[in-house]
Amino acid sequence: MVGIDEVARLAGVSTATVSRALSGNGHVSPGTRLKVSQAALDLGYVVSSNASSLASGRTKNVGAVVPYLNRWFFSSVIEGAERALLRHGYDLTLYNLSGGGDERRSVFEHFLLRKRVDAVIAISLELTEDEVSRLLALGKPIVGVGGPLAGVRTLTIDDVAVARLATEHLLALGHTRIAHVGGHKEFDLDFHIPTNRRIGYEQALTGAGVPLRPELYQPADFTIGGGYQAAKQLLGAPRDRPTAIFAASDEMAIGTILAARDLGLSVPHDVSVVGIDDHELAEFFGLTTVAQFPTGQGEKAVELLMGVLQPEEAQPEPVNTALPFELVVRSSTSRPDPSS
Amino acid sequence: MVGIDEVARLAGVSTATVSRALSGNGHVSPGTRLKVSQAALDLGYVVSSNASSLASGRTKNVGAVVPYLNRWFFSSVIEGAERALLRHGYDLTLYNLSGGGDERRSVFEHFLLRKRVDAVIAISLELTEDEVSRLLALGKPIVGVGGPLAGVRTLTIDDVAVARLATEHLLALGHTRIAHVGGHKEFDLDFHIPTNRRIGYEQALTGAGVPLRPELYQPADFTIGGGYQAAKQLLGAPRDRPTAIFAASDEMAIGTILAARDLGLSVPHDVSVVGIDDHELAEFFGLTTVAQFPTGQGEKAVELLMGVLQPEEAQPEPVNTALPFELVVRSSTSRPDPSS
DNA sequence: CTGAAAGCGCTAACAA
DNA sequence: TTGTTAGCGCTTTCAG
Repeated sequence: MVGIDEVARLAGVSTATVSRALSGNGHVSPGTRLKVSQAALDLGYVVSSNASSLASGRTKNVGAVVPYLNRWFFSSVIEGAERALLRHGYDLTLYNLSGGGDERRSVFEHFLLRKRVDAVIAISLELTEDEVSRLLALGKPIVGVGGPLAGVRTLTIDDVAVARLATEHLLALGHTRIAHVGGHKEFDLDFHIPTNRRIGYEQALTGAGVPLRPELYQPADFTIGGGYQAAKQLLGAPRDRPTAIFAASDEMAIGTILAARDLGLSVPHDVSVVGIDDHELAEFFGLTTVAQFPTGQGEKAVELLMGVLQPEEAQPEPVNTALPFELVVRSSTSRPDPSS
Repeated sequence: MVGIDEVARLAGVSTATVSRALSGNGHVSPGTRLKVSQAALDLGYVVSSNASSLASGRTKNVGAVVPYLNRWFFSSVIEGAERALLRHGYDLTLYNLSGGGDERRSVFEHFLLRKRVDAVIAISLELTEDEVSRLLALGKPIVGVGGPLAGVRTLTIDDVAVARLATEHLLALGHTRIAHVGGHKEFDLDFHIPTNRRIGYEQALTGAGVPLRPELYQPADFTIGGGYQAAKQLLGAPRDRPTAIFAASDEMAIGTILAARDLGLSVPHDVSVVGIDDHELAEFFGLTTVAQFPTGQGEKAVELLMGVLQPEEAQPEPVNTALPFELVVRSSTSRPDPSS
């Protein structure tokens, strides 16, 4: 293992100069810098991140905490974050909480506190006040993705506005019997996403003077299978079948499309379907949806963090940044069939 | 930040004893151990992993390198590995190569060599000899998942046997016009998975005395959309339509089911479909498949690594471990319709 | 079984 | 701009 002193010897300078030349901290003359980098290259020298971290207090590593890894949204955010971190010369250490409550405690108690990370990205995770304050007390900045977090810089989409947009798209096409496949209460724990999306749906209807009808609401579990079941309930109604369904996620919307097909209904002729996400499968199913951009969210989270970790220019970022979203119209929505 | 010396003072012992008591390396009397752990608990002490790594040479961190994160198989393997590592007190640092060739070099040149990881798990990645030998020269064990790797301990499923099993299931049901949706050549680069699965398919047919027919083969890209296209080609044939399709992945099999439906064919009555993976969507679609167990693969990779990193008892593991697989019969396969 | 002390490899004052 | 040097917080011989 070639160390910094070998490089120093080969370049004919001191180890301090090597450190400065390679890290970019402190002034080094261009000539020396060149000599040093050449020597480092020749020897295949790579800094020991441990020694560096110990001496400097910076680890060049951030921890990303997710509730699940195995779902499109989370893995996309991580993918975006990882790519952005790599560009900045940072590593990403992954903490997946899907194992259960005990794992969560262990992650916070031991892993994140081991001085191994400079910062934490919490994805769709409602950290407790205790968790937040302990991290902040250690001087580790936190960025939350997917929901507002007290005392933490966060990135969120405006779920109410997103749902309103989706619903208004259906209203604008002329639908009035618009059903909603939402999320079960248990998915409301972190950030009330199902509730907010339902509120947006209701706002849109009310704004258009369309009365709310409780029988046009069905909760599900954010999966294709769950959406399928919920949609069957909705579409199986013997009378006043909805002409359009707004699902709170693309996976549930896809389940809805499949349910419609199985009932012999054609999409969008008999029923229009709109989702939220722009999931990787949305295009295949021709699903109209409101896109959010998870890899972009991951990247943005990293940029926020870098602003704090490398405060070259003080950027007083707002506490909660609203993320972009966009209606993507495909073939699952159309005007309602006038004969129905 | 409370350090080891504070703990030592509170417990009335030396820092060396604290280190020994907390790490379990070296003998400490039960009484002392108790005093020390209590003191550590009281003070909320957590070791600095950097200082520890620097002094000991062990990082308690492993790097996992994946070509994509955003796909069911990879994220499942990672999830399994992460959980297993957590149990052993290790962290997982993620390196995602989906960005392109340049990223790959940068990961190997800088990140993995920074002395930040004790070992590497390479998932479905054909490392070059140079990459392997550099890692090994640094004393970092490697475990490969998903394909054999020269000089590396690997975990693989026997793709030929898996494909044979799937095909034999169809043969046993009485099918003879069995088509295969395989993988494009470009997916053959890492480990020849498409080729091996095709070989298994052909072995099964040949073994049953069924002649191979080139028109019953269609390559695709391992996605639902790709499987859909390929299956349409196969099922749209005006005569001698296959009565069964074996797809080299569940996603392609699901595409096949959807294609059949769109052509007005019923599964399994008109056409049986079998895949490989036991993807999370397989159950919803009633897909018969050969399950591989990616989270188990991740866990197993970790166990192998721990055997090398903590060689309590020398376990001469074989170089390439075959992984379990299992036929899961659902509702997408049945006997062929005698009238067809 | 426990303590003293020498580093692990690098960074950051401080001087020059 | 560069060199000298004192740690960063822990582990691990080596003694006792």
